[in-house]
Amino acid sequence: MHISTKCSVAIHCLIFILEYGDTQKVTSDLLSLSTGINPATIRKILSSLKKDGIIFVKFGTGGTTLNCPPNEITLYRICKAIEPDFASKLIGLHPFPSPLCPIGKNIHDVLDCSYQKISNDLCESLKNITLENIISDYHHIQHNPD
Amino acid sequence: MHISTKCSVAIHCLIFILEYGDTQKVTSDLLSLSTGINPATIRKILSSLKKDGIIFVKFGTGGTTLNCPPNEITLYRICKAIEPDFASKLIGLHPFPSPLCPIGKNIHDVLDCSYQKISNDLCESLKNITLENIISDYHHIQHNPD
DNA sequence: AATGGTGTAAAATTTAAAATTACAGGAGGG
DNA sequence: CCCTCCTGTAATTTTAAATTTTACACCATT
Repeated sequence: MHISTKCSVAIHCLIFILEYGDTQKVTSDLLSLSTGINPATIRKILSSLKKDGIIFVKFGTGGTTLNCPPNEITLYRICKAIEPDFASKLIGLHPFPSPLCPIGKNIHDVLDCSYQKISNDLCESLKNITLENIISDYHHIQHNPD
Repeated sequence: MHISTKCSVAIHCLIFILEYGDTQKVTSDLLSLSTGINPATIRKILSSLKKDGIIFVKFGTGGTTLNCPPNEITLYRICKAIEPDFASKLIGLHPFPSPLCPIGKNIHDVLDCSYQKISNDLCESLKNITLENIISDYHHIQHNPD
């Protein structure tokens, strides 16, 4: 039904890891301070990214590092990791159309035809943007404040 | 932050109007029965479509008709009519990143770069689908049940 | 064994969406 | 001309979803 803020938080975390991972131990508390998001939520997000192989989280002692090059991490991959069926929930369906009406009976199938296409297009669009692109935007903005 | 179910309801209504508008007076109560959505909500949706010139609603006596050919009614137009800034709310932003962190301070601008592109792509995708296409899907499904 | 982490689940809170209720006002038929 | 059926719209309540909070078991390193 929508792409949650968790996706934005995930990107924020990934930038942080990339920028500061070398010099600091990146913990959920630290990321919580930077993002303004609860540490428990951060850990849940990191856990999803970890399962997908995007990052590596050191258990016990703590600390997080990237697990693959930024140009292989697409927005699609991030969204998918955070919310596996985000694409099919893009547009909400009304839950109880009347089965007695020819249109109500078929509306979900009809909408699926179009929503499927839109969902595919969106996925392609998300695949075109990588963490590398985003990092480059970040550096650009950071050095050209206005 | 997401495309609401109202968009799906709007499409449902438009199909209904196109299919039954000639033979019946299409009122908000009738659409409510078919969609399973409250008449007041239906009226709000129809009101938005009307403002955009997509349909014509007869005040007083009631009844709704299309106001332009189905091939000119794109999904983009419908979404825009229902929720003017749907495109910029596609992906949620975390509201309170720390202004003390270089990343937190810039994250919204950074994300906007990418989200803008995705938003544009989505709009293009939505412009590619018209009510005519959807009606054709409906007829196809209706005559080939499975 | 003490410290500072992660992983994760349950409960509470917050927020957003939708339904409900209510009513003023118009058009047309009897 | 008034009665009925309808629209437009605002205020309130309800419901549902997302997020936070709390809590605690478990792990690695010092």
